Amino acid sequence: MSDPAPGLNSEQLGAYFALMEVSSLLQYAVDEHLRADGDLSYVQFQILARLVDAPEGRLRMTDLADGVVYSRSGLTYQAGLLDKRGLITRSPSPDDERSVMVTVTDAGRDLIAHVLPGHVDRVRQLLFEPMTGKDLTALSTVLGRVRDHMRATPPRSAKPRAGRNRTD
Amino acid sequence: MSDPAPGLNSEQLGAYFALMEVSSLLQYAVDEHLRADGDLSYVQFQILARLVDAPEGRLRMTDLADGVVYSRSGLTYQAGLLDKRGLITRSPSPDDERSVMVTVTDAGRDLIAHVLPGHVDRVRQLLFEPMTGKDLTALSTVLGRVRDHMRATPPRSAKPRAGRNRTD
DNA sequence: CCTACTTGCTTTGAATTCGAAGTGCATCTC
DNA sequence: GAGATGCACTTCGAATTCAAAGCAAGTAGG
Repeated sequence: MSDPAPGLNSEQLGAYFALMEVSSLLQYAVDEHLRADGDLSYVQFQILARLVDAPEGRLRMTDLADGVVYSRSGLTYQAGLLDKRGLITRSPSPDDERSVMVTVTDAGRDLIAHVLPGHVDRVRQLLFEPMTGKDLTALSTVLGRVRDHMRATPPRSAKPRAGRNRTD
Repeated sequence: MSDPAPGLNSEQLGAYFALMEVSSLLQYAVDEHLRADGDLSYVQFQILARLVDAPEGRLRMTDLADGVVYSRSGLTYQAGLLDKRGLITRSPSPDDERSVMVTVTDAGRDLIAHVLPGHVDRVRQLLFEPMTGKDLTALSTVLGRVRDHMRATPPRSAKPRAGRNRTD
């Protein structure tokens, strides 16, 4: 580095770059497998997986979008695709007529069950194979703390509008 | 998790999810700042930063694409945008007439210098603030090893290295 | 030289993404 | 209960992305 960042030392810079490259390569590899094995994009897999994991196999659109880092309109688009393929169903919420409940179908569950082993295998092979048990614990601890910190820090909703953010 | 993956324990699963969420949120935050402060996307920033860091402020398109995790055609598109804004120039290589040398202009260097402090600040605030010195070292070590492992492990469609061929 | 193959880059077309604007339900205030 | 305000979601338009196909410059073999 001819003139490194004035605020990050080389170890931090290296960690930052490594993080971005690792996540990028991992996502790329995983995406490739999901498309080959189940004709799913990573986003679609995340949506289905989150639904399978939900209490009744269903969630509101908003809660779904909050879980994934994704825009509302993008979720509408992907939900449309998944609906068309019969992997989910959409119905108005009984409580709130404006809410839409998204539910995994059996076909959706089957598909996730079908791709999950290979997915997990890829992740283990690429991410966890070169790790020791201590590595894993350390990584898990640090990333968990960072994630909590990021969630608590104004991620994007810094709207200079009337009204307080309801982060609490 | 109602039916955890048969190959990953809950600690691994948590680390995997945390990694993807952290990188996702970080990229999102950084991208947002770059657009607001310099009208640059994250990809454009990476391209310029890599050029500024290069020996003569210039690289071939291919070497640039290798550095960023990015498709060739995507790079052509972004290079077109950066060229139009006067942040880079493109000229045929003296050695290889089919190669294109990409060079940062002074305006490009100025822009990077302008956005870099804020960029670094964001990264430090979001990623490194909740870390101790030991955390950083651990993270750096683990991610460095994982990155090397990933680079050495061709996921499926091996990267077009010398000796391999045939995508058509 | 000439032909065949390889390499570096660009063009093209389809898919995906986001933010802004639009629609309709719900809640609050009077 | 009428109007104002806010929320959940969708539609729309523009930008960005990739893989496949195309083009031009280099290389090898005869």
